[in-house]
Amino acid sequence: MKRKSEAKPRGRPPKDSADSLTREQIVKTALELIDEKGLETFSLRDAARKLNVYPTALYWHFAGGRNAVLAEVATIAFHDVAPPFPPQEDWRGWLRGLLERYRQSLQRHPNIAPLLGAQLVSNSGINPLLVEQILAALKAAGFEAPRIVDAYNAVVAAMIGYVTLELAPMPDDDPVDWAAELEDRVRALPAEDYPLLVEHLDLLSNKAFIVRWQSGRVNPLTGGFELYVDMVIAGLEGILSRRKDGAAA
Amino acid sequence: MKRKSEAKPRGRPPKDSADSLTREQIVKTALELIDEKGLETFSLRDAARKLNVYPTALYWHFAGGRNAVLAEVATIAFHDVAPPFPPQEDWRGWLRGLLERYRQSLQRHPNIAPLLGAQLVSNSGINPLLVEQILAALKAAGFEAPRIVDAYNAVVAAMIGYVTLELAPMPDDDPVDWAAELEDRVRALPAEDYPLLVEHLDLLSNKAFIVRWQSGRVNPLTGGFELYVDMVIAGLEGILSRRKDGAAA
DNA sequence: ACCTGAACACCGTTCAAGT
DNA sequence: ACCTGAACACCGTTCAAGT
Repeated sequence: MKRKSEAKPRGRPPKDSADSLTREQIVKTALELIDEKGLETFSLRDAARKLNVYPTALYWHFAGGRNAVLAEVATIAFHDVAPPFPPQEDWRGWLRGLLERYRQSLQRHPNIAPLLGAQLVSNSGINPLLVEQILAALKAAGFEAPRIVDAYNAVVAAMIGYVTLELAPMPDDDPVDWAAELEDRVRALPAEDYPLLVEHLDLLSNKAFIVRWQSGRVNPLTGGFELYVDMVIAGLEGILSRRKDGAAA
Repeated sequence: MKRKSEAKPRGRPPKDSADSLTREQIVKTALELIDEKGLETFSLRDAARKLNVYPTALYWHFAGGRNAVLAEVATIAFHDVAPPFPPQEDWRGWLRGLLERYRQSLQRHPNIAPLLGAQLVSNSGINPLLVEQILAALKAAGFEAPRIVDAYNAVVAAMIGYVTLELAPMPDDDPVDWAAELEDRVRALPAEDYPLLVEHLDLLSNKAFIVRWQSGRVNPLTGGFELYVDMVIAGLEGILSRRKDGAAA
């Protein structure tokens, strides 16, 4: 069946065994390529090569072109984030689980993080059930009619925010030189001007935002994430209890 | 002074009056182009055209190419974020001010948000003074040696997270159709499956993450941001007081 | 319906050559 | 030192044509 007539990837792509291209195949190989090489490097033409079709063939299945494919790719990453049950027992535990699951899902496909955190296209792919569940959790927590929307926005931003930053990709051209140069600059900071920074340099180096030269993909910032989750939940509790006490905002 | 000899942008770029190209000029026009047309659309060749030089001329000033230019562009946005004074009076007020100033700075250059929130290149541009100040604030709040790093990471993620998501750009090809389609899908959601979502639909529509079809650039989500800031500060307070009370973590 | 094939208008970047 | 100029190896997308 497979008539592989000399690997000549630049010439004409020979039709393989598979009967016909599907949307699922396209999205799948797109995600594979993104996982391998990153989001910026990903191209429709690469995907087409891998699928043994002409680039223009993809436009029949995705009239929206590249962005349409990426929107569907974003959907995949959200498959397992959708929380299992309505939060009847404890909104705190449910919320903590949500943030942790989101991070775990993105850790499986870290190169997709910029898509969800910094592009509106991803919205199209997100399950509305997630919205519903978060609203339910916040209602259970005690938020009401107009303010629950603000709380919702705060929670969604919290869910996506840390992970987006943590998994931000390094520059794709010369990551090695870039890392070395940045590290040198940090190590050369004078203690007079930056006393705390220099004092905690070993704790901070490559383990703290801004003062790091590796992506969270290879170098996760887990301690910070755990405190962050505690902070979010304790923060919502604080806001709610202040309301109950009747303290003016 | 300005000898504008017929706008002929595609042909040979005539040398203008200015003596010689500088790094500052390049970064400035790069930021202008990004402000106008967005980050994805920005190209070195466009910048070169606007500067009346050949694209390759930019490589003499920025050997790192496009990424090097973007790193410097990111620096600009951080000029006014550096907080004015060491936090001696109240770490709460200082932190609130920091988050607000960060948002305001980015609102002036919203198209740069993905750069700071979802790309490590931006690190190179950030003032280490910012790191020092945040550490000082957290120390004043009561955080100590190893844990202060976690708190630092949580705070930086909080500072950048909301704004990155809020200012995420829409798809650049067909924003109108995309928005219309998304809105229709949201309005068609069945109330049986999404009771809370449908109940609060008017409050949520285009005013909440995921359920929106405009970028925060034209449609800011301010209420959510304010609650978010309260949440962050109350959360840190909660974590600190728990420590003092001696409750096991 | 589903894909080929050619073509258009772009990119970033390298390298040599000019002055 | 600073820039031109040509060239390389790519892109996404449109549009006609095949089957």
